[in-house]
Amino acid sequence: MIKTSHISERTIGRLSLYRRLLHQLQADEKVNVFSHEIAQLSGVTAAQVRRDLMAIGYSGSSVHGYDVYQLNDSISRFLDAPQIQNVALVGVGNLGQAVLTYLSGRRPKLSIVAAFDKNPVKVNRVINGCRCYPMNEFAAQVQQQKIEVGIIAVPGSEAQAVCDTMVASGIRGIVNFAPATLKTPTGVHVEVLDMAVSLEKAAYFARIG
Amino acid sequence: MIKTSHISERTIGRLSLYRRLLHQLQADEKVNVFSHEIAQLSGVTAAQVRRDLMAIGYSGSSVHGYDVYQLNDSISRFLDAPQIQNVALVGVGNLGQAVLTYLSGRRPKLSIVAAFDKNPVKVNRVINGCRCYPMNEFAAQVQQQKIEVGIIAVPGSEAQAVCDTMVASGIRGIVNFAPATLKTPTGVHVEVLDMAVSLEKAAYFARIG
DNA sequence: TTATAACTGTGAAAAAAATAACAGCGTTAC
DNA sequence: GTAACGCTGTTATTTTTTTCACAGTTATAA
Ligand SMILES: NC(=O)c1ccc[n+]([C@@H]2O[C@H](COP(=O)([O-])OP(=O)(O)OC[C@H]3O[C@@H](n4cnc5c(N)ncnc54)[C@H](O)[C@@H]3O)[C@@H](O)[C@H]2O)c1
Ligand SMILES: NC(=O)c1ccc[n+]([C@@H]2O[C@H](COP(=O)([O-])OP(=O)(O)OC[C@H]3O[C@@H](n4cnc5c(N)ncnc54)[C@H](O)[C@@H]3O)[C@@H](O)[C@H]2O)c1
Repeated sequence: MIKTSHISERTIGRLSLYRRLLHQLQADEKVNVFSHEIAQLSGVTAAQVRRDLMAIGYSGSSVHGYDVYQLNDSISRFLDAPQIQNVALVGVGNLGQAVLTYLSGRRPKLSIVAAFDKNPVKVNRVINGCRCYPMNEFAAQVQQQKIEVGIIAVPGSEAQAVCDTMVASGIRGIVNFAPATLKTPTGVHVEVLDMAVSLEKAAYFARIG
Repeated sequence: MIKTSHISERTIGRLSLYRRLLHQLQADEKVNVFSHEIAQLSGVTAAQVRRDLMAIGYSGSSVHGYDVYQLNDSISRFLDAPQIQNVALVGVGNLGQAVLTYLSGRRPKLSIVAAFDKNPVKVNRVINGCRCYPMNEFAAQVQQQKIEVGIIAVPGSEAQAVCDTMVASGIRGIVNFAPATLKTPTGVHVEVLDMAVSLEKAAYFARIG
């Protein structure tokens, strides 16, 4: 039986945050860091930080706190796949192109290796160093390039269909920008980035506090 | 003493989701809807839906469920300000322009009435029907146009400074796209839309399940 | 050496969120 | 008329997440 010491989604998100911050600290040549410093920089409590780090089994010292380099490394070993994970983007519109630009060459371990669109005008061009394929080549490219993660940036009305294509092609991690609730079989994870909802929340709390 | 029957952030987010879905149902001329239908469409449980609706004090009927129009209306009265809430966007780059296009004319109650950038090339032009101002006019425009919500789409290194400007100008609801944890005084709400974190989470769960 | 100090790791407690459970209620079927 | 049905509103329960609190640890200083 595999010991799946379950780590919550929340914790994964925070670990990603901590890592980004540690990267910055490393650039600043900081060698050690305390839980309360990480907490301060990431907007959580020190206890939360310690608990999250406990989850990945990294131990610090009571005097020097955590070694920035080692902690960074530990989180990376935990979060990242041993090899590169390839990503596909579907929907090369306004947002899709911004995302392509943004991610282009930024993360070594997670790179968008193929874009897809149903619009023939966009297809078979290279945009920000990324080739744009027609949708009917989706499954083949996913298999060929071992793509594991999908980003959906098509209109809401098309999102479920695109999602289904992704799932059918074996993708099990999806980032969804479209204003649509996707239905997926268990085992497929969807990260929701819903701007409309976020804006409404911000507006609500701007009023209510 | 004001009876602030506290409604959780989570619930606010779901209400926004339900409303979007009800809007669609209305377009489909559906008159009534049951909690389990809303649940199904929004990916939560029926009990959760009923609990959320309880929070805003809307009651349905045990036979016909909820009246689509009325529920929509109830949620809107709860979520929306009585009058329009104006929004400012800071950072008219790739993402900022996509956001401008996306929101342009889409929501009557929440419209971006001003964009800001520090790049002189972008300033004093109209982009998607929205005027782009230089940053030094920020406070004045916020006051003049009664802007209550801000969207941050500048590089991470600039985000805190922009945030501080927003807070100083009286903005109390912020949507942040930058990969930075913002520090704000209590009473200011920040909605985080962190693509880097979401992508890493999706990649992690694509592997781990 | 021994006290002091500041931190970590973690069990225990608290808080928050989600789920389950069910009484009550119109409607329909008979 | 009344029994059965399928839903809501809400209370109770469970689960998840966060925070608290403190024993244990290691450097430092007296
Ligand atoms: N633009 C933004 O800033 C923004 C912000 C938040 C959310 N969104 C959401 O992101 C999505 C994309 O927004 P956008 O502004 O880039 O829209 P867009 O219209 O500019 O681009 C959509 C692209 O998807 C392509 N497409 C449509 N259906 C497709 C399909 N079935 N298969 C493959 N490609 C398809 C279109 O050809 C087009 O290139 C939308 O769901 C939108 O609601 C956008
Ligand atoms: N492009 C994307 O798809 C994407 C996705 C996720 C997150 N982000 C984040 O969103 C932010 C914007 O991304 P982008 O791709 O649009 O970048 P960009 O470089 O294209 O645009 C940034 C804009 O902000 C302006 N700017 C910089 N500093 C400023 C300041 N202090 N005040 C006012 N304006 C300022 C610049 O002049 C530029 O126009 C970044 O933080 C990025 O990490 C972008």
